Amino acid sequence: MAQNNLPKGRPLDELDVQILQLLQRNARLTNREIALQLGLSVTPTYERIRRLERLGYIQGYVALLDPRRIGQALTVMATIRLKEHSREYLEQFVEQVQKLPEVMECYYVAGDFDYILKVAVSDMDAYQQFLVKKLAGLENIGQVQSHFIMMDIKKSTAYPLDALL
Amino acid sequence: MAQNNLPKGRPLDELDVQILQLLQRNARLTNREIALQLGLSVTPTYERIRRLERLGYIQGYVALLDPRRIGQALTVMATIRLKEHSREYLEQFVEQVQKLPEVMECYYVAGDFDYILKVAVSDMDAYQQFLVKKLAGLENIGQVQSHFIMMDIKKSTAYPLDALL
DNA sequence: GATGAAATTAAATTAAG
DNA sequence: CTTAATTTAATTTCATC
Repeated sequence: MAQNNLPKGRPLDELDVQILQLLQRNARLTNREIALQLGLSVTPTYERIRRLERLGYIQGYVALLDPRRIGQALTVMATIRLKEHSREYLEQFVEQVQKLPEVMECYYVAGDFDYILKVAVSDMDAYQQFLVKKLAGLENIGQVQSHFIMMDIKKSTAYPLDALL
Repeated sequence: MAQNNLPKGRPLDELDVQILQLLQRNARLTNREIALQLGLSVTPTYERIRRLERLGYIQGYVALLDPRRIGQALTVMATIRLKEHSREYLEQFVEQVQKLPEVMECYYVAGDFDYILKVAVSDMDAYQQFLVKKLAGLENIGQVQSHFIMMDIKKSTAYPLDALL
């Protein structure tokens, strides 16, 4: 009998983690290439990947674009404080911010402000428009602080999985 | 002469932008599926995608993982102020921070602090360790403020390309 | 020159042992 | 798990507009 069949609730084994590490960096590796690196054959590799997808470890596959090439050269981290923190206001804010295409990420955080937004726009002018016409237009917005990104020091979508090995 | 061959410096045409939008959301669409949505046949679709890759519009393809499933349930946005801003110190900080696997993103920003880091760890204890043993150990660190993410309101790797259409 | 149909090659997926 | 068969997609070729 096999002892490498991964039951639903169990932690991942080393081969699974290796697969995740590889696919986090390059999702276009073929099953054959991945199998080679794992020292497995193609079929078990293929089945492990499908299981990782099915169980939700892998949420999806995306293409990453170069923001400068597509005219989204300016990224801004905006911190927001709301005026009031009633449930109703919080839900309203969430709903509205999800609709704004310029907002790529939005996190509700603990600390001296309520939300952190990552906003992608073409230039300072577009950000100004975003701020005045969209963000400031939302109800219940208190202070907004804008932090313009001057340089990307590190930018990765890959989680560190070393701890799992 | 052709006017749909995309020279290096020229802006993208509408079909290119549509391709980028589709692949930003789902990189596993087949050429056939993309072609169908564009109203093209497979060959020109295929060639456009390869050109977008070659010219650097598409930087790569990655799998996105569910952080909770892989035991990276805690994400922290840390803002950092350095003590000194000499060229030497800045370069040293950059070099060291790039080596830390917990740091998924690091931006040099304008404003009342110098860097924003996105740090992924398993739990509060691991963050504590990271802070004390790694971040605080770097030379030249001034104040660090940690903002613990309570909820992901929106989280996307897709840039808004509506402006290009 | 770009296009789409068809041929080829390679990969994904399934089936059998 | 492995190997082999099958299906599907990627890639190339080519005749055509």
